[in-house]
Parts: sequence; structure tokens; C-alpha cells
Amino acid sequence: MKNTDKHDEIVRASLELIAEKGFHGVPMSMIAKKAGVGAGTIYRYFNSKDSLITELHQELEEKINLYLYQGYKIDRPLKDRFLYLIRKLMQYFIAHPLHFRYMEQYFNSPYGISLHRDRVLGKPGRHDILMDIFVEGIDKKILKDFPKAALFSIAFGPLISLMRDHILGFVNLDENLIQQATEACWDGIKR
Amino acid sequence: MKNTDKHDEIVRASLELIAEKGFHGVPMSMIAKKAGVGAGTIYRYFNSKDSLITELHQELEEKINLYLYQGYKIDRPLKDRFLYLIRKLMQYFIAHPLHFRYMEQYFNSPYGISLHRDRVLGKPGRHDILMDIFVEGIDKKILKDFPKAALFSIAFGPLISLMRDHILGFVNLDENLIQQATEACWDGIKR
DNA sequence: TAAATCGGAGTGAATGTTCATTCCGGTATG
DNA sequence: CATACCGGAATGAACATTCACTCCGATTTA
Repeated sequence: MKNTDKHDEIVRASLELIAEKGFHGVPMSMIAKKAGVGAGTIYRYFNSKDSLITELHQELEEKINLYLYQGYKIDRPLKDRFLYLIRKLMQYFIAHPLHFRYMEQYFNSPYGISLHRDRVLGKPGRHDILMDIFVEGIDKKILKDFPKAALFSIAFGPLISLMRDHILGFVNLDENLIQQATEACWDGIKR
Repeated sequence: MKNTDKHDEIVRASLELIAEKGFHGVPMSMIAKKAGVGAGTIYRYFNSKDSLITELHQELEEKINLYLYQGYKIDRPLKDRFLYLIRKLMQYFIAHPLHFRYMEQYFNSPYGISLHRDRVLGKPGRHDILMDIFVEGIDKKILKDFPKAALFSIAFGPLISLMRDHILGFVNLDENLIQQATEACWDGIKR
């Protein structure tokens, strides 16, 4: 492979623009301009706008997973592992607000919904450390015996909502708030 | 008085289509077809697609508020009032899934974000029974002393997330789940 | 009362705009 | 000079919106 500068520029520009304006608010021409390339050049690196959107999502998800699993200790108690994960997730998104906005957009789109379906209904082949925790927790009677989707909602609903308000400037997610919120999430799913 | 049949048909068609496909997935021509009117007719009732979207939202919000405040007892204890509200909200959305999907779309759009800003940052002139409960609860030291936006997120994040999964068919929101979820919401915000 | 006229709701083809995508001439690279 | 790579004008499809026209019930006129 050769010069990936342009590829990266396109990705960066897309991320910034889409996170701010949404998928439909950003024409390819705008991405091209911001990336400093010709409109046609984008199509040398991506098949379509759709695949640009999807690939960008995958790229972000990989980055996030990598970050989450750094320092993850499989042998700690369930609660510790859970709190560790959501804490890191919040850290990540506070440090990368554009990533959050992008993922949120994606999640609230047809792409994201089918992805979510695969996750919470447990499509075979998908491996998800969080879902493993849920399964283990239900099994060991530590967590409520709810469908995985419900545990996910109860645990992540408030976090996502808080993150958004933080990034939009409606609240300031300080250490105290994070502490309380993560504890509340745990209390919501524990038996 | 004039005949409002067409107006109502347009509103009904818009609600169904937009709830299912999203704002951008629904051309005006599609709405016209489903409503059984000419494309131009829509513009006799609404100035633009934008105002159709906004007016539909307002209409729904009024309906929902009306329903919520039916039977609301201002003299009950704070906790009871809070639980009453979120319970009724869930009932409403379970009974009207299209309304939920529409409101969710709206909420996750630029329109909704500025509306949310007005709400949680307390734009003067807006009167919101829920925010009153938060203010009173903080004042009486019943609720955590967090910004209103944070209380809102912690209380409603899980509900919205659960509602969505219910409507998409990922979980079944039965009485038990509702009970547990609403209690968890309260526990999340109480001191 | 019957005919003529009016007003305004309703229509949908036409318009103009905004894109995603393509294409081809130019430019760097080897 | 040949090859790979780029740019951005050109293209065509999808849409929101407009407008010249039709239709029909109400109102006026004869």
C-alpha cells in the first residue's frame, strides 16, 4: 500500500463533519473540500457514501474496543469488571467527543439498529465482552434475570444520555457525577 | 369551519411514515400518496416539510402532556408523583409506539436538541411539571443535588432505551420489568 | 327558480436545486 | 513514456416546492 494520507484525511474530515451535522447534513463535496481532495478522489478510497459511513463506524469501534480492553482483568470480580468497562467508556468518550457524536448518530440510524439487534439478541459469531458479563452475571445470580437487551438499556441508557448532555454542554460530567452515575447503573442491574 | 379531513389525513400519514422511515426517508410525495391527496395539497396546510415536522411534534407533545396530567395529584409525596409520571409515560408509549418512534427521531435531531436545551437549562416561559419535581426534590434534599439535565438523564435514559428495545421487539416490557425499571430510576436520582 | 359568476380548495406536472457518483483530461512517479 | 493517481466539471436521479389549472358548492343576478 502506498500513500494513505488522503484516506486518513477523508476519514478525519468525515468524522468531524458528520459528528457535527449528521449523515444527511454533509454532502460528499463538503467532505472533499474539508479533506482537501477532489470529490472523485473519495471514490478511490470508498465505494459509496454508505460504505464510507459504515467503515468509519467500524474503525471507531475497533479503536474503542482496543481502549476498553487495555488493562481489563478477566479474573476480577464481576462488579469490578463491569464498573471498569463503563468507566473507561466514559473516559474515552469524554476525551473523544466527536467519536461519541458519530457513534450516537450511527446508533440512531437503520445501520445501528440492526447492529444492536445482532448484539442484544446474540447473533452467533459476535463476541462481546459486555454481553459475556451479563450472561455470567445472570448465571451466577448476581444480576437480575432480565433479557440482555434490558440489562443493556438499564445500564447504558443513563450513561449515553449523560454523555450527550455533557458533550452538548448541558452538564459537566465531573468525577463525582461519574462516580454516582456508574454506581447507579450497577444498582440498576444487580439483583 | 373548514373541512379538516385532509389535514388530519396528512398528519396521520406523516406520523406513520416518518416513525418508520425517519425524516429523510420520507419524501413529501410519499406522504401525499399515503394520505390520498395531491402533493400540492400538503402545502395548503403546512408551509414546508420542516413545519410539518415541527407541528406534528407539537401536536404529539400536547397529547402526551394531556395524558400525563390526567389524574396527577399535586398533593402526593414527591416520590409518588415522580413514579406516577414515568409510569404513565411508559403506558402511553407502549400504547402508541408510533408516537414514541416519532418523538425519538425528533429528539435526536437538531430541532430536538435545542428544545432539550431550553428544557434542562430552564428557558423562562417554559413550564414543565417534571422539572418542577426536580427543583422541589433538590430543594427538599430528597433528590441528589445534580444539575437538572443530569437528573433527567439518569431518570429517563434507561426508560427511553428500554422503550425503544420494547418497540423494536428486543425485549418484552412486562409489568415486572416496568416495576423494576421505574424503581431503579428513582433509586438513581434519590439522595 | 334557473342561469351566471365567483372563490377557493385541490391537483400534479413542471421547475429548480441539491446531491452522489462518474468520467476523462491532467499531473506526478517510476 | 507508461502507469498510477487526482481533481473537479459533468451527469442524472431524487426531491421540495410552485403554479396554472380544474372542480364544485355557494352566491348573485335575471
